[in-house]
Amino acid sequence: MAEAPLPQGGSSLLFLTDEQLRKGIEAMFFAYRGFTADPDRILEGREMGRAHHRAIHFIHRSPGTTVSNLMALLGVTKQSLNRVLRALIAEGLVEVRVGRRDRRERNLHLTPEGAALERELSDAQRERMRAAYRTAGPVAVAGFRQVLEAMMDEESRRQYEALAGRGG
Amino acid sequence: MAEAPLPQGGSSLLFLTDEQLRKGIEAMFFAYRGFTADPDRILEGREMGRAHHRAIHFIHRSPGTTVSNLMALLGVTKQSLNRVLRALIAEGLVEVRVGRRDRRERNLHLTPEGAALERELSDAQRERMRAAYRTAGPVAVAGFRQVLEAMMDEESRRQYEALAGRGG
DNA sequence: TTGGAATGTCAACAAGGCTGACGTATTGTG
DNA sequence: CACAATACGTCAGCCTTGTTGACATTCCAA
Repeated sequence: MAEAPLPQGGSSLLFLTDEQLRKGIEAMFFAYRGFTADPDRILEGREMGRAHHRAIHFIHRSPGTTVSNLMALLGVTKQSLNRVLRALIAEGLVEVRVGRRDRRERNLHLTPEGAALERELSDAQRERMRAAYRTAGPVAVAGFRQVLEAMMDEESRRQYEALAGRGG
Repeated sequence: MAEAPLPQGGSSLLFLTDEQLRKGIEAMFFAYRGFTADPDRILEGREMGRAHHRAIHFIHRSPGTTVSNLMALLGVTKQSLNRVLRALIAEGLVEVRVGRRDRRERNLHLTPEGAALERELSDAQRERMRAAYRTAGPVAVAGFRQVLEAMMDEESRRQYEALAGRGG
């Protein structure tokens, strides 16, 4: 592997030591726990879990999305996704419409009840995010996003960017 | 809460918009998938999963730790942890010693085989982390860590800092 | 010494992943 | 038109990893 020329005689590479990397790994672990804590708590009482939250989030983000699209986004099988969707439909949170152009497809939408739950969940998660962002400041936030994006798989990054392009 | 004086008349608060927060949430989701992908792949063949990885990581980090300590660190019940430990012990990856002062306690250590697996797992995870860090650069990395730390629960932050204080 | 608290083990169950197989519409193609 | 491919749903069965309940052991303090 060819190394890029080092600024300041290489001392700036201290942030790549195993020790620093290990800290980053542990920070991801503990932070992700906090990241999911609030929605988990909200869904606990409703006989639903993280899987339902993810489905709701992406249906909200991409109204009218199809089952296979959602499948790819969540990285789960259709059988697994189907179980979750069946529950959401039974609870009246998600509505299914037969595709207009291709009637094999099923377009997924949140019902008003589903949208209300989505708002409750994302409000909670955004509130924690906002607090963290405010504490860390804009420069830190930019770095946060850069590192996360560099950590994604190719496939995930494409999906992430496709979503990001849509809403902002 | 008292706000620090804003540079540039408050326009810097644009990084706290719902849109920016949502991007951060989605970045966490996709990045965490990448974060766990490599160890998951390695463990796949060995009839083990993410739970085993986490246990191995923290036993490596805190040799001689007890079951209840590990329990608190991982945020799971002792019964859940016990199943994982039983498998690791059966595979000869973890060694259990009865506590010297308190014989109710079990002190956990990695065997040489366990340490070898730990190295394989953490090498893979560190490699991805290193690539991400290198791409993003030291300033971004500092921000990344700041935001993650601010996102943790109180309890998690204490645990994270206790670990960090030990090794670095 | 005895009862409560702490520590850890075993058993059984649930959520939510997975694969495989199959049925049914619907679409597109030779 | 016939037929293959696509999109989706479902059933059955398995695995991992969480949960609670019940219980054994050990320590400590009244």
